[in-house]
Amino acid sequence: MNPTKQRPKGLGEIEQLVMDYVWAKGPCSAESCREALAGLRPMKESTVRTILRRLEEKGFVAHEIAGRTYIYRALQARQNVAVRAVKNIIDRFCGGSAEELLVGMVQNSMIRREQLEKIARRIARERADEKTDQKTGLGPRIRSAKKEG
Amino acid sequence: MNPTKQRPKGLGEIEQLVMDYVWAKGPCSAESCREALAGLRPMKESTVRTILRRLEEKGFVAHEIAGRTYIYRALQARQNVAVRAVKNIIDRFCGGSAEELLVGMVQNSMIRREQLEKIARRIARERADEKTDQKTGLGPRIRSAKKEG
DNA sequence: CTGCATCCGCTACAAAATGTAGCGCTACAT
DNA sequence: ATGTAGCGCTACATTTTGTAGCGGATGCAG
Repeated sequence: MNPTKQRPKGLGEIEQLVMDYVWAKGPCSAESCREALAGLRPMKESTVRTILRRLEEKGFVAHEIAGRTYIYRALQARQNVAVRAVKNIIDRFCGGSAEELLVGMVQNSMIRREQLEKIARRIARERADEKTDQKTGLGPRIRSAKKEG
Repeated sequence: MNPTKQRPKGLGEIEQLVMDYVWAKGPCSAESCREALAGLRPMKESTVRTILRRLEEKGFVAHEIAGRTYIYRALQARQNVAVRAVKNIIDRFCGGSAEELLVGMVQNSMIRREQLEKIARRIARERADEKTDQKTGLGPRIRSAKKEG
C-alpha cells in the first residue's frame, strides 16, 4: 500500500546472520555473504539476495552499485540496533523505566556494580571530552537518538 | 516432535496485551482478560483462550482450576522476561558484552549517568544487607526484586 | 430430571513474517 | 555472438500469530 513501506519488524534468524556478516565485514556483495556463510548456513545465491533486499526494505542496509555488483553496507550501527531493541523491550515490559531493567540485569549477573561505575566514569569523561571536542568538530558521534518515544 | 515442546519465540502483539493484563491484574480468568481488554482490543472469548493457551505453551503463564474456571497466573515476573529478552539482544548484537549496550543506552539518553550511579549505590547497599543477613542467619531473604508475585 | 448457560478442548483458517529458490533479462568479458 | 555473473521479479513453503467455530462437559435453575 504505502510506497515507502518500511517493514517494521525485527530480524529473522538468517537475516540476523547476514547482518552479522555485514557488520563484521563491512560493505560487501551478496556473493561474498553467501560464501562466508556457506559453512554455517548454505544458501542459494538468490536466497541471499532476497535476504539482503528485505534487510534493505527494513532499513538495515543500503546498497551502492560497483560495476554490476551491489555492495551492501549497514545503515545502522550494531549497537544502535541493539539499543533500539532494548528500548522496545523497556517500553513493553518495564513501562518505559530503564532503571527497573538495569536492576534486573544486575540481579541476573549480567552486569556488575563495578561495570556500572566504570561506565558512569567513562560517560563523565566523554562528556568532558565532548565539550572540548566541539570546536574540533570530530566525527558525528552516534548520537542519533530518535524521537520515537 | 518433542512432547514438552516449549515454543521458543517471543510475544506477539495480542499476546503481549494479555500478558500485560495478567501481570497487572494478577491471577485471572480468560473472561476477565477479555472484558478488561474489550475496550482496547475486542476479542471473542475463544480467541482469548487460545492466546492464553499459547502463552502457557510458551511458559509465560500457568493455570489452576477453580471450579470450572481456569485461573491463569504469570509464571515469570515481567522484569525477568525483560531481562531475558535483553540478554538475548546482547548475545545477538553485542557479542555478549552488556557494557557496550549500556554505553549505547546512555548515548541515546535512555539512561543517565546519575541513574547508573544510583543503581550502583543501591546494589552496594543491598550487598551489604546480604552480608548482614548471613551473620544473623536469617536465611536468604528475597531481595527487592519482589514487585509482584 | 431437563434444559440452559458456562467454560473448556480441539480444530481450523487467515494473515504476516520468514526461508528458499527459479527464471529471465542485461551488461560485460571473451 | 555467446557464455556468464549478477540483478529484478515472482513464487511457494513454513512458522508464527490472530481469530474463531463447534461440540462436550458441568453446574445451576426449574
